Order: sequence, then C-alpha cells, then structure tokens
Amino acid sequence: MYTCQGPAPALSGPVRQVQTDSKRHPWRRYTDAVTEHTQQPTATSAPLAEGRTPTPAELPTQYVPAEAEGKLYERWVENGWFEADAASDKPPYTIVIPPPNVTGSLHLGHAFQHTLMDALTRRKRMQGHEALWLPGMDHAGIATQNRVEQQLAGEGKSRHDLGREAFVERVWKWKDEYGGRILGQMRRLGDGVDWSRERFTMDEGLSRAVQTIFKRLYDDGLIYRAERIINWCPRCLTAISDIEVDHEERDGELVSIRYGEGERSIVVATTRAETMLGDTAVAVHPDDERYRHLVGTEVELPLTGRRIPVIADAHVDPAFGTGAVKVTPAHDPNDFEIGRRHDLPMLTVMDDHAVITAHGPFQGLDRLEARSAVVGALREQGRIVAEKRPYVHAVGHCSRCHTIIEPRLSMQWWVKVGPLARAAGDAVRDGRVTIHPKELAGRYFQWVDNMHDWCISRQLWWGHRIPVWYGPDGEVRCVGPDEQPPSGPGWTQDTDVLDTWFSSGLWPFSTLGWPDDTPDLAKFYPTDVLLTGHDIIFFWVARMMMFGLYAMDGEVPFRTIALTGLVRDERGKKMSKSFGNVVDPLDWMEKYGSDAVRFTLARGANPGVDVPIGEDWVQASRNFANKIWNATRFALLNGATVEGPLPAPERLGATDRWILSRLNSVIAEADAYYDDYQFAKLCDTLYHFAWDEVFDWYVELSKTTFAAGGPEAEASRRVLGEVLDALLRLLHPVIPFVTEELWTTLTGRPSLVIADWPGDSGFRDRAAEAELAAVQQLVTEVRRFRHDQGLQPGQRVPARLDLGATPLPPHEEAIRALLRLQPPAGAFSATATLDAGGATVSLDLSGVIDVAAERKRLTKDLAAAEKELAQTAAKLANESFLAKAPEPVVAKIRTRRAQAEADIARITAQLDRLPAA
RNA sequence: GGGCGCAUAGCUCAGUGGCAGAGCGCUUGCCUUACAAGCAAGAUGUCACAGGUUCGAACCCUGUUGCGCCCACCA
Repeated sequence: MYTCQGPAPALSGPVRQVQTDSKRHPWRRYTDAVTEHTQQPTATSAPLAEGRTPTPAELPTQYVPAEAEGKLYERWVENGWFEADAASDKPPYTIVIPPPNVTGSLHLGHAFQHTLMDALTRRKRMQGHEALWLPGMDHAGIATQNRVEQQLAGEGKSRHDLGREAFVERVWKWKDEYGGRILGQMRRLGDGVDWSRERFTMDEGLSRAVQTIFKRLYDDGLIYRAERIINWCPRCLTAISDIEVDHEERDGELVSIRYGEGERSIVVATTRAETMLGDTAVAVHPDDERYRHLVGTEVELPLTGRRIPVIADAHVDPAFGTGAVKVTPAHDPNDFEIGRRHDLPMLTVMDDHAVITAHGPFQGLDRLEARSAVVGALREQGRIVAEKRPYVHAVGHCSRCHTIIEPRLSMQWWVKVGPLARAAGDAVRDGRVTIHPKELAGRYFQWVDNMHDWCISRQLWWGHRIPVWYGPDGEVRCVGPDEQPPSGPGWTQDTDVLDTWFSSGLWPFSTLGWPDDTPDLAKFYPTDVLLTGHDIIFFWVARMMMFGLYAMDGEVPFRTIALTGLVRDERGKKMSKSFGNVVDPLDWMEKYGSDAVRFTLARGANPGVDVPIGEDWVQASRNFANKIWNATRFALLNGATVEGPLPAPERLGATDRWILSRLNSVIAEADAYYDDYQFAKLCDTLYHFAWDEVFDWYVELSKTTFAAGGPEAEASRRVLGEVLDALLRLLHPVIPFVTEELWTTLTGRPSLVIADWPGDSGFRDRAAEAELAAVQQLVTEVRRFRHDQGLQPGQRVPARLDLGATPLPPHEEAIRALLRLQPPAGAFSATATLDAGGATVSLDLSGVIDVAAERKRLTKDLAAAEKELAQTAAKLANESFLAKAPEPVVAKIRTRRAQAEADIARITAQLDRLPAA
C-alpha cells in the first residue's frame, strides 16, 4: 500500500476534469478540450493528505512541466546540492562550462551541450563523486564592445566622446544590466551548476591570472612585440588573429597592368589594384628565362612617378598569370616576406579605415573606390594590358562584422606558439588527453602542428589591458600582478587589450583560483571532460591545452575532449536568421518542458555529428515524459513500493524475474553508453526498455498478478517499485525534472540529485527471458489474428488454451487477460486454432471467422517461411560456408532453419484446421 | 590548392562482414479504467552508381557521381 512518507513533494499539476459522458461530448471534442486545457493550466491539485492512497481522480493524468520545473530547480539550489566541496574525500569529477559570451542568450546549441554536461555531472554525483560543474561567462571583447558602441550610437555618441575610462565603465554597467541573461536561462534548462563558484573572465581573480601568465610567458620569451602584417578590420578598427578571419570564395577581377615601358616593361596581375600605390618592387622567379634580363633593373611604377626594382624570389610561381608579381610589403603577407628578404621599403598607403593616404589623386578614397579609380586611370594611360577577367578567389572577412579584412603592417603583441603547440599536440598523441570522437583528432593535429604565432593584441578598450609600460627612454617593462607599475614622467601603459580567447584559454585553472595554490585547484584540476562544439577546437580547446600544460607544469587541463556537432533544424539545415529557422529553446521549454527539449537533444547526440531537431520530436519526448508519469501513477495506485529488501528470486514469478534480469542488463548498457558519451544510444536504450518492456508488457502483465493477490502480488509490488525506482534514477541525468517529481513521491526520499546511481546486481535469468519471449510471441500472434478478423479489442472471446509442454501455464491468466479471452461456458466449438511456441489457442468465434482473410494471411506467412528455409538450407549445404564460417554463425543458421521448419509445420497445421469457406 | 567526412524507409538518423533497424510520419481498428500526449495490428528499402575481395558485402578495397565540412599568405 502506498503511503506518502517524509518531506517529498506531492505530485502537482492540474487535475483533468475527466469527462465520461461520451454522448454529450464526442470523442474528438474531448481530446481537443484536453489539449487546450494543458496548454493553459489553471487548476492544480492540492497536496495529498499524508498516508492516504490517491485515487485516479486526484492524480492528474497529464504531466504539466512548466509548473513543476521552476520549483524543483529552486529547491535543488537552495539545498546546495550542486555545490562541490573541495575538502571532500570523494573522488572529484569536474567540468568547466564553455563560458558563454556575456552578450549571449541561450540557443539550442547551448541547450544541447549543457544537457550533456549536466547529464555527465549529475550521474557522477549520483555515483559518489564530488561533482563540480563550474559556470561562468566570457567578457567577449569585440562582441561586447560592439554592442555597447551600438547603444552609444543610438545616443549619437561614439566611444571616443566618452573616453576610455568612462566607456569601460559604461560596458560594466551594461554587463550588470543586460549581460548574463543566459544565466537565468540555464536555470530554466535545469543546469546543475555550482553557482557559488560562478566566474567571469574579467573578474578580479581571472584578471590576475591573465596578468600572471602574460608576465611568465613574457619572461620566458614566449610573448613578444613585433611589426608584421596582421589581419586588420577597418570597421572594428583592430587587429584580429588568423582564425578570426573567415575566408569566402568571391568573384573578383584580375587585372593585368604593364609596369615600365617597351622592352623593359613587365606585366603584373592583381585583384587589389589600389595596393599598387604601395608597390616597392616587382618579383619574378629566379629561373624564369622570360624575365632574366630585367632582374636587377628598375621599372617605372605607373601613376606614382616612382621607379621600383625587379627582383628575383623563389616564392613566385612562374606558371601563374604572367609570372611576375607586384610586391606591396606593407599590405600583403607574402609581399611582406619578400620585402624582408630583399630589404625593400615598406610603404603604407592606407589608414585604419582603409582609406588611401598616399599623396596624389587617390588620397582620401576608400579602398574599393580607389580600386576602380586606379584601374580607370591606368586604362587611360593604356596600362591595362588585358581586360580584367573574372577570377574566383578567397577573400578574408572579419568573423565579427563581416567586413573585408585588410592585411596591414602593424606593431602587435604575439604569442610564440611553437613550443606550446608542440606540448599540446604531444599530450593528445601520447594519450594523456583523449579526443572523442577520435575522428576529430585529425583536425586538432592539423591545427596544433601548423600553428602560426598568435596575434594577441587588440585595439579595443574592453578587455584585459596589456600589462606592459613604456618608459621615456624607450624602456619596456612587463609588470606582474604583485608589482607596482613604473611611475614617473614619461611612463605609459600599452593601450591595447588582449584577445578575448587569451583569458578563456586559462579557464580550466583560472576559475579554480590559479595562480594561488587553492584547495579547489588541488581538488578539481585537471578537469575530467571538456565538452564543446567542434567549431571551437582551434579558438579555445587548443589554447586551453597550450596554457594549461604551460601554467600547470605539464598537467593537462582535461583528460577527455568530447566534441559535439552543431544543432540543425529538422531538415538538417543550419539554423540561421536568414533562413528564418532559428528556434528559441525557451519557447519549446515553456510549451513542452525542459525535459522534453533535453531528451530530444540528447537523443540526437551521436558523437561529433550535427544534431537535427524539430518541434515534432520535442513533442514526442514530452509524450515520453508523460508516459513515465502515467506509469508511475499506475504504480502508485497499485501499491508499488521501494520499502524493504527485494524478494529473493525463488520467491518471484517468471515475469518479475524477467524484468529484473532485463533491468540489470539495461543498467550495464546505460553505464557503458554514459562512459562512452553515446547519448543517442543511451536515450534509445532507456526509451525502449521503459516504454516497450516495462510499460507495455510488464505493467500489463502485473495487472493480472495484482488481481490474483497473495504473496506473489506482494512481491511483485516490490519489484515494480524497484524497476521504476531504478529507471527514474537512470533517466534523471537527462530528464531531471519529471524523474525528480515522480521519484520523490514514489520513494518518499528527498531528491534524486543526491540519490545513488543504480548498479548492475549481476542478476540475469535467461530462462525467464525466454519464457516471457514465448508469452509475447503467443499474445502477439493471437492479437494479430484478432485484428485481422476484425474483432473489437474489447470483445471477449471464449477460448481454450492448450499450453502443452511449454513454460507458459503459469501465465495462462495473464494471456487470457491480455487477449480478452474468457473460459468457454457451456458448449464450445473451436472455429480457429492458433499455434505459437508449442502452445495452441482455440477460439470460439461462433461462425464469424473470416476464413478467406486468414487463409490469405497464413499463405503469405507460409511463403515467407519457405523462403527462409530455402535460404538457410542452401547455406548449410554449402561446403565452403561450413568450412570457413565461424561456429556461432553456423549454429545461428541451423537455428533459423529449424525455426523455419517449425513455422512451416505450424502454419500448415493451421491451414488444415481452417474450416471450409 | 590541401585535408576530412557523408550518401540506408516519405523526413532525420543508427547499424560497419552472417535475418536491413529506430524515432517521427503513414494505413487499419480501438474510450481497453495508469496514460487518446494512449493501446493494438500493419505497410514502407535497387542500403547513391560501377567494378573487385569473400563461402557470404549496406559494411572491406578501387573507381564514378552527388552533397557537406575544415584548413590555406598563388598575386
């Protein structure tokens, strides 16, 4: 008998006013009314009085997630169950959250990754680990600065009107007001993060970590300042790193220009004609016979009146274009290298805004205006040799604002990545860090093995300012966090800030208190899993590896890198604003519950593969949650219990032994899938076990057991309680809300969050499994027959069961109940007899049997069985097969042949027994 | 230019030598007292194409075609 014990919350949700008068309320209207009702829940059930058995009318038949979820989450947080204890002697399990941008809001990609991280930490917590999932946000340099600048623009101001200090203050104010919306959304999603440890990349501790590592790298010669060609965004007005440039194939125009005159002229090709204003040489390949006579001479650079040398450099590809290249060292990375090798002047002809600064008619023109103006002027002079022709080439764009990048000579700060990247590569190569799925390891190596030095300075105001001071006599001093910056006349700090990924690269240890030797750092570093999208392997993952290994004396930042795909729409299309297929997960969470969104995402999570999601699928997940709800409701109404020891197998019927055997197998499978980050298979396994085996078969069978009463029913109540208890525990990491709501009611215990993870007891009962398979086979066969014969599901049919020498006799009552068979009363005339697994079921259909339909059906089955027999027999007659195939395979084929033979005999017998039409 | 991946039911995807699967969708019947957000029964496939290896290929190999992604300083 169910009694409500302890402080568990009662089931909540609206009571559906069950309308039973089907005459006044036709069926269709009834379901519509239900839908409407659940979308706008009004009534809620009062908590059940303690110790009273709920009646069906009191328990809502539909789960309303929106009501339960917020309340449950607050309870978890208030009880401090997500807070990790560094002093605990439990083994640690740590995940740091990929810090979302402070400007961001929760999208399906976050919901997806957060679901998986939450599932991992919740399970580990249940398994007895000191589980820490550490939350926080990234200050997101450019993105945030842009946002606030936009706001200022609305007021007709620019950041320069405010000045640096006031602007940064304004960004902080913005952050306090609008930033971090995503944190509230994470609560809605159910993220079990430790809010007491929330961090921000610009908070005091993390800023100190940034300064510390900068100083250390600087002192080690791994950070330096140099003038190089960098990627310059003329809109953001800052340098950006190579990976912040998106290359897109664009139709450009390749124009050929003649430099010099007559014999001594040379034709070059370019897509950026305006850069010719900064040309300081023409380069040809050293072995190119066509131009050998020109090397060492000078040609006139049109429009400028300058003369520039023709030089030989092996970089030039003689097969491309004319084989001659104009060299603009200040505006092209290759040309810069050529210029360095040949000691050419570096002539800058554009300013920060990509406006021409070179004296002459083009001064003041934007680069694109200048491009056509320059081509026009050249054409007037007859310098355009061939008409410009279309040419597809990759053009770099700013990943933030999509402006075309201008390569530009500039003094910037750099990280020398060589030694750091080598260590980062080795850590994966020698297995100290595992990349999952392993197919994506190649992408990681491709990056760390070929990485160029990293430009880390940004000409922004929002971010960690570079801790370097310049003295009046050209001194450069890098200042550590505990040092006084130099003061006195002429000393100024570098005005640049650091790339936002510099601070996020420290995330796994800076959040734990580094550079201090904190208990958190000792307990929780290295972290266990880094779970993130494969799109930020280079931006973030590789950099954390480099910095982690460097700062933590070679200790890896995480042991496993679990890479996820991107979330797509239900047609597998990328979600984007321009397609109009972007979904706000909050909408779905309100409509179907967080559990439904979480389960759908987890169910699609094949490692490293993109995840499609559609509203229909979320609905299906909601249905699953509701199914669990109702199954538990059934259990409660029938006195399922988790109290007392599980009865010994000898005291249990085959049905109970079967489900316990299956449960333990499923626990083992679930554990394997969790450990391997196979969330899709995990969810599928639990879904089918729960729905197909427990709900559709076990629950149905247990109705008969309960009806019979006695000690077996009593034992069965305990087993049903056990199975549901374990199932709810297994599902809790993925769908924490509905499981919590049900489990606390079922068990009377405080919370699944702090409950134990179920273990595989090792109990298996193959005999019981086979027995129940036979029950299912028989029931399915007779159901099929009933359906084919057009019998109403509820129609009772007199029948005799001859269960013969099968293990089925103990299940006779259950079989009768499932098949709506009643014992024949009085005269019985068998009009149809079915065989399954050695048992026969004879039905009295009082002459209503549709013989033709059944004959057709059986004939079809017979043909299938005969085909199977022919195939298996042929195989077993094949000498080569017998000689070479492994024994289990041969045995399997033999079994199949035997089965086919038995089927043929059975079907033939049934056909023979069919009355004449 | 270099590299990686994919092609299986109407849709989205599992399956990786031994009986072709799941979810959603579809068809038929059903108010069956836990659940119509449900139950029962059912249909649906040139496993992209062409060769090869093998007793046996959706799976391994070669090629073809069509998609997708990542990297890239050839003007």
